[in-house]
Amino acid sequence: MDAFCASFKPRQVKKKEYLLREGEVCRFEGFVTQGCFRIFTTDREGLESTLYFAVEDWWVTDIDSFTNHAPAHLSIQALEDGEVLLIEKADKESIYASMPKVEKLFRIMTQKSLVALQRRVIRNHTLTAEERYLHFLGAYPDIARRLTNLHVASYLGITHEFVSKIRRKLARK
Amino acid sequence: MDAFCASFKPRQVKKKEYLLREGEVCRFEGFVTQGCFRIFTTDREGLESTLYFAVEDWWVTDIDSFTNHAPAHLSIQALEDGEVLLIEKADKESIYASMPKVEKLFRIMTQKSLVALQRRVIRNHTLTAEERYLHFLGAYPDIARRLTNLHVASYLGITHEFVSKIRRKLARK
DNA sequence: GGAATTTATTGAACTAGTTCAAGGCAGATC
DNA sequence: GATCTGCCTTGAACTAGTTCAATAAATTCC
Repeated sequence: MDAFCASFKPRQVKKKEYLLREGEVCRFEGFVTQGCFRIFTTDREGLESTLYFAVEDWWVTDIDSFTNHAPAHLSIQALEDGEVLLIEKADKESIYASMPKVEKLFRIMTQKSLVALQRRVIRNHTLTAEERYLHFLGAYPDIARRLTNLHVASYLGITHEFVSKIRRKLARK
Repeated sequence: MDAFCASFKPRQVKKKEYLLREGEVCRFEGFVTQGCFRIFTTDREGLESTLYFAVEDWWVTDIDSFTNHAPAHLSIQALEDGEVLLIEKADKESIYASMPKVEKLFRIMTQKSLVALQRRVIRNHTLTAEERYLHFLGAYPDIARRLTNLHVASYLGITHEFVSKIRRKLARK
């Protein structure tokens, strides 16, 4: 356990600072101890689409880039001042080799992320924007409070103007 | 390797047969050796939404239900006569325990599924229905050929009428 | 503390995709 | 060979969500 923890190096980040930019190779996997991050992509028209937000106790990385040394499709930006614990690929590999339980742990974590994402795909297909907005507030009230409408909109896949209209409608009830 | 393979039991399935129905506990993980399957959910209004299709060499399961013995959110149905190799949870656990390389293999497979699903979420946010339709045809031409418009529509999250309109538009070009 | 920038709200005009209903075609079934 | 069932197509009317533009409110910055 000590050996495992010793592989992580803390890094302080300022609001708006990028941990990773699209196109770079992602050389770390990060555990958030403080702050709030957005993990997103930018398409050719410059439109941003948020994959997820990470707050305390969440992980941040572009797994594909990290495991395959490929240019990242994702960017990771701090929305607040914060701190992450970073582990490098070589260290992670050697931990996997010496501690199979850690590999099991990460397999299970990845599986949970997969299930969560499967449900999100289904929600995107079956729910209206308003229902998805309410689901997001219900599922992550603590995160939602820390975000602007702009970020919520790019997570839900709608415009921020429409988020505004949804809020007005809900407020009138 | 032999021990690993011996844990899988073949099962023949007829077209339209269900391997799993929403609400049941999923007691297997299946490897498709022949045929084509749809993995989908049904919402309260009876609208079906397809999570993915599995053909030869793909896996079928409701991971969440399988790993946690929880009622499945997903149904799995054969779209053609086919065959799957099924493994049960106890056998899989004992393989994980005795063969760490298999656990690594499944971790990597799960990671790849996660990356694929992340990209799908992004595509759903940034592409139009027509662009998603074309992407699907380009990415899985062999699968697309075996499906009805109805199934493609429920994968893309649009109506089958609209798939029809997209096709007409593309044909006129 | 005020200027500058970013974010939120609102409305009017628009469009991508839906809904409903009808008709045509093809393959299975007897 | 007729009938049935499921699938595909089409059109007209509709709606959820967008776009654009303008204004208000809140934060950031010096």
